[in-house]
Amino acid sequence: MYKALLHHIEKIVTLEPSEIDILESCLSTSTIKKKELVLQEGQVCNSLYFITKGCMRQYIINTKGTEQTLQFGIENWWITDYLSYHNHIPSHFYIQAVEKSEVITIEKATLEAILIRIPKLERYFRIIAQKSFGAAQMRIKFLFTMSAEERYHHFNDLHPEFVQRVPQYMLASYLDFSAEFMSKIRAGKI
Amino acid sequence: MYKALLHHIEKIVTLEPSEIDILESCLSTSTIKKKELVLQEGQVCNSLYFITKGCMRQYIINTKGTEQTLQFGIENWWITDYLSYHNHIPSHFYIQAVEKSEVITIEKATLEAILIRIPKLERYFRIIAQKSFGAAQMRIKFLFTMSAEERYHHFNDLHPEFVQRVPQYMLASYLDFSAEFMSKIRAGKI
DNA sequence: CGGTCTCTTGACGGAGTTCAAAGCTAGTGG
DNA sequence: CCACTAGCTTTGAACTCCGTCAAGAGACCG
Repeated sequence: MYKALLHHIEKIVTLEPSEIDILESCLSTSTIKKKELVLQEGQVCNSLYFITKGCMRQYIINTKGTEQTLQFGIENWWITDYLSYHNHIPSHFYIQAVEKSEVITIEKATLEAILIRIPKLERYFRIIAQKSFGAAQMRIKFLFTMSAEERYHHFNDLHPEFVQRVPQYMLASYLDFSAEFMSKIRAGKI
Repeated sequence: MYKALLHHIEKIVTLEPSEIDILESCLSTSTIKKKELVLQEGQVCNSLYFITKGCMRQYIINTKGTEQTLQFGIENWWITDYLSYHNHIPSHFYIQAVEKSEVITIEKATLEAILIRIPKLERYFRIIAQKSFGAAQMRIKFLFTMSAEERYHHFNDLHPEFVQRVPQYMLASYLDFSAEFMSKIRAGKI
């Protein structure tokens, strides 16, 4: 069932029934097990992933060998490495399921074909990408202007339900501080 | 003269002569004086800016009252606040000319009209936005994984000519450390 | 249950900040 | 075209936020 994606698209562009048929005939869903990877560092990213259920994350392994989360994605979010996707270069990132998830995968060749048959979707993907870029800029702003403790409280206020969903060490790395420090913030020892 | 923009577009989509006419009739260039702002915090961002000459930057003023640069843009780059642009909300950012610059400004209403007359351009702007988002993700990666000194050398290696062009305190804030610390790195005192 | 993840706590250390003051540089007006 | 001033850069000392390490306590899954 592709309702979630169709609904997401229809908030931005209106599709004809025939276009919905074309689109649906090109899509497929898959279930990703917890901790399973859909992209690894060094691989070229050849797909876009739309999350219909669960939670995914994009992470790197830093020089100390620790995983560091750059981005989370939940229901109704797209996740991918656009730089690897567009330039056919090895990705710097891993993309992994944080919990058991369901995603709609669109491979590059399929997407190119869909975009030619339904040019309207160019608009949809343009707006998604522009908003994602805007969100990334805000993320950089928060990383720049807030202390570790402020980032934690800010994120907690904005996404209280989400904090329950992911292991604390992943959230700590996303907010760019150590798991130990997060523990101290939560205990009010700062 | 819109050659730079047309050339930039034609690297991604091919325009008919008639489409070029339409596009050109909708564009206008303007000169931005050094230090002049095209967007201020609190204002709704209603335009995209394509830089044909010079250098612009997007910055914020942090809680200590210091300017912090989030992004630079030079010739053939787009600069704007997409979040403010799409959601009609007050911007968190300033956009300013670092040096005397020339930009092609496209206002939102104009762009919407152009995109309806030349749907091909949706594709152009999609790809631009996706690549920008990818670049922002890489930026976050570098901020996460490198020390201040490594960020400086990395940037210096990648954009040696650019370092000459902007004041050091702007570059220091872009790389997320203090101007004093940058001075020490350059002097080799670290 | 047993072992492997995950979270907590405290001691110590270091990368980078802040503050203050002096030295430079470049733009501007006379 | 020079002099003056505001803005930019450098330096050093003191400080601080947060990381690292190590060890123990939970918690969750097979």
